[in-house]
Amino acid sequence: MDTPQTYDVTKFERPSVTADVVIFTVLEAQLKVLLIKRKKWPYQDSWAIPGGFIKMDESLEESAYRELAEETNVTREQVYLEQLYTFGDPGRDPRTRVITVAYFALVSADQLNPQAADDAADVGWFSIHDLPALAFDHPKIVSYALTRLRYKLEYTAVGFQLLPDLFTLHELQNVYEIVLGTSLDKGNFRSKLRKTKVVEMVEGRRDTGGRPARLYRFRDDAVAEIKARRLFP
Amino acid sequence: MDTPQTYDVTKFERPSVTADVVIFTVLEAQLKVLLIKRKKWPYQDSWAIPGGFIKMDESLEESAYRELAEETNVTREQVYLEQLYTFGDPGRDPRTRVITVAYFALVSADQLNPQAADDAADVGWFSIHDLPALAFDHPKIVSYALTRLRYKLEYTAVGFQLLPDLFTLHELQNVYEIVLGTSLDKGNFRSKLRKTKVVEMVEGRRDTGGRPARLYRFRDDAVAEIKARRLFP
DNA sequence: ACAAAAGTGTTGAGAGTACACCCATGC
DNA sequence: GCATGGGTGTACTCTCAACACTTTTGT
Repeated sequence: MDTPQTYDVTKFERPSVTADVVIFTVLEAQLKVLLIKRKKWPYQDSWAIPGGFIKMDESLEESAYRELAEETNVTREQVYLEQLYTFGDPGRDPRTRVITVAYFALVSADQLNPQAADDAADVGWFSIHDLPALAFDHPKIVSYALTRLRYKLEYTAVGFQLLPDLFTLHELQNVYEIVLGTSLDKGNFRSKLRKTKVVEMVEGRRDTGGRPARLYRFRDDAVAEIKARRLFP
Repeated sequence: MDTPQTYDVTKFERPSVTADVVIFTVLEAQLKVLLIKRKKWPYQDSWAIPGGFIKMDESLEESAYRELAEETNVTREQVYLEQLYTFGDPGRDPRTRVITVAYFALVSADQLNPQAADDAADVGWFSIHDLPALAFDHPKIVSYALTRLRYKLEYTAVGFQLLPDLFTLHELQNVYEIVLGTSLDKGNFRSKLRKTKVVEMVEGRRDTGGRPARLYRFRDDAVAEIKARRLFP
């Protein structure tokens, strides 16, 4: 991590380091991102993803959880959080050299308080297809997060983090279709789900206008990851 | 990246930031990592992966390339470099708070100068199966890099970066077997290679003790990534 | 001729995909 | 009954994986 030579670690000029979080949820049949409005220069009145400076005694992940909690009041158990990428080009912040460790998070819409955080006007959920102009290099960060989310959805079981504890299979399929932006075959979706044994049926049904739907729950002991198909055998 | 509130960006205490690089190559039929011996406290005389402080006017990637060049004198065109993960737990360095942006690199053994860098005694290639005690949290970083390398090898074409420009299919299969730690079926390996069209035959043969082997080259225009198998259809 | 390594083909099992069909409820 | 959405099954295609076989060189 540092050179083995005789450098004094204190004599180097140090950059600022922040943790930024791209927070996703599915709301109103759309994949949405949480944005906050900046009040100061630079990029005053632009929208930005939440973030803040890393404290000297907290880990990067703790820092990201703290940012997450400040804007959404969700706890660690209610959220999926994963380090995304570290962005640090000189000049990405006009004030000084700022390196940001970006995270992405998945929260279920039912866990969000209707009145999130402080001033509701300055915090909002935006559809991924209709984003406002974003501050700094945040467009790149959001775009990267979306790519990673779609990718992860295809070979792991993180999609359940976007749903309440109990859900119907149709709701689950909807989440997948919304995030991936494709339509899926009902029969195949369900048969594969049965084979992988990642969900279990629970008591109770949900009224939907036709035949009532069974409720399901994610199985914690489920194998949540599938072996990737190999390019070479 | 920063909070939109009224913080003065200059008033926060700043951590040190370094770039560390896990450099892989295949040498003597083994997957090896480049390590350097530390000369100073802390972890004096321990082995460590190369790294150094980020300069205020260079990007993270430039910093990683610089570290790479200092130890191996390979150029950007001769190497595959990818950001791995950012490690920043408080206490990972006893001197001060140091956050490291870790990269991993793949170089072909034929591109390495026999006499690498300065003192040969303090730089060495170590088999992944026989590593010495490492400084800081470098065991975790190397282990993470290895996982990522194996994973990438299965669904992208980065494996070619560990071979010379021209190679036989047997040599290619060997690299895959060494890195993945498994044995592969010759017939299936070749038929899949034919289908994906990532390599092309070139003139010339190589003597090997039996029937001479055809030489191949990686096709730059090849589709280097395969679609992941979906957990849900 | 035989050993050694290169290189190709075959075959059965299982996954992926498209689609048709039946079931339970409200009106 | 019939509209609506829930839920299952089938049949075809393609990939995966194991294995047998042929070809070309040196000695």
